[in-house]
Amino acid sequence: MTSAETDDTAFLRAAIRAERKRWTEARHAVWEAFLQSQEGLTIPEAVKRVKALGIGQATVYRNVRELLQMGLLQWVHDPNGDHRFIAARMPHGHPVVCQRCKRVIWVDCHGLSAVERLAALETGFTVKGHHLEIFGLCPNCSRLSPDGEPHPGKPKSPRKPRR
Amino acid sequence: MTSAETDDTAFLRAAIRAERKRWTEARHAVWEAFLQSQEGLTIPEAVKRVKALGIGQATVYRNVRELLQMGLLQWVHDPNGDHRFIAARMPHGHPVVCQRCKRVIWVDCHGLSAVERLAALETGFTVKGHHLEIFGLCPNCSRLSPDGEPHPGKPKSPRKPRR
DNA sequence: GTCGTTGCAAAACATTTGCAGGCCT
DNA sequence: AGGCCTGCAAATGTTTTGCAACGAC
Repeated sequence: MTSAETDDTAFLRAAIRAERKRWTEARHAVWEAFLQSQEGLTIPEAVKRVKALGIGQATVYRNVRELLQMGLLQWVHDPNGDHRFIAARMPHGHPVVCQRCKRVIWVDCHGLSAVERLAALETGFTVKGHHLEIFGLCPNCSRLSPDGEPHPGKPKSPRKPRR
Repeated sequence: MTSAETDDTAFLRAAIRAERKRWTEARHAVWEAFLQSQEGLTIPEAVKRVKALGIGQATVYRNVRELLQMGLLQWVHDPNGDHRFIAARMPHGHPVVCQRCKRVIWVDCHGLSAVERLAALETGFTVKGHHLEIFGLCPNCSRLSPDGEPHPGKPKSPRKPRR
């Protein structure tokens, strides 16, 4: 656990240097919180996790903003549209999110650049980037519920769109 | 303008029937507000637009939630992560968003199902769906600013992640 | 020493809820 | 008539801000 930490810590340290920002305990702790979460965190969740370390919520908000800008964090949604943030481990990877257990696996872009090129051709846009999330069931959950929810688009308990 | 409206109104009417929900003026007005916006609306923006018609904000929240569930609305982000909602005109289409003027053009899935299949193979997930947004500059804005922002990922004015 | 960063608490903003009455079907 | 929908206003929850002190460089 401690040896793996070194790696991710170095990742953060390098990004901070590149941005000429400063290394602080709080920054590190926020990053760690996201790293240690398999399924991503909403900001309030992250706040809860680091409050014990004496870190204020404003600091979490400020740091999440920066980590996003540095590309160390990426956002994902559950199908309800709820915003979660997750440590971006693979450069240019895309999250595959299990709708049941919320596990996330990263996959490469694959042929997506082809889609970009095609979109560019069709629309005349100069394509600068994209955001792709894939939803489904992880192998384990898939086994548990062969076809759990009849209507993935119409959950029983209508959830909030949250801005 | 009035003749085109018929089409979209019918779209809404059909969806409402299919869901056994009720046709109301408020529901229609909210839908219209999103239809008439090229670049999508945040909920507070939508509230502002229909307030003049005597529609309360709670109603807007409630209806956006339902339109989302019906698949009539789709969410998009600006690169900062801000949540906007936009009328989904093309079934299974994906928004191509101009980062400058915020114009949105819809494109088809293209080969994306191939990406889904590949992701399924690599991760073992049972893939149920995806969410793709493509960012770039529309032809017009592209001409205006051949390379406007040097760092699309690092805007000068750090914006809020908003949950 | 400088200035980016921080925690705190309050302000600002966004979203949900309870309820009585209205209006689709 | 029945019950989904609505507007209102208050309750809740989320995000930002101001500021003095702290700590990294």
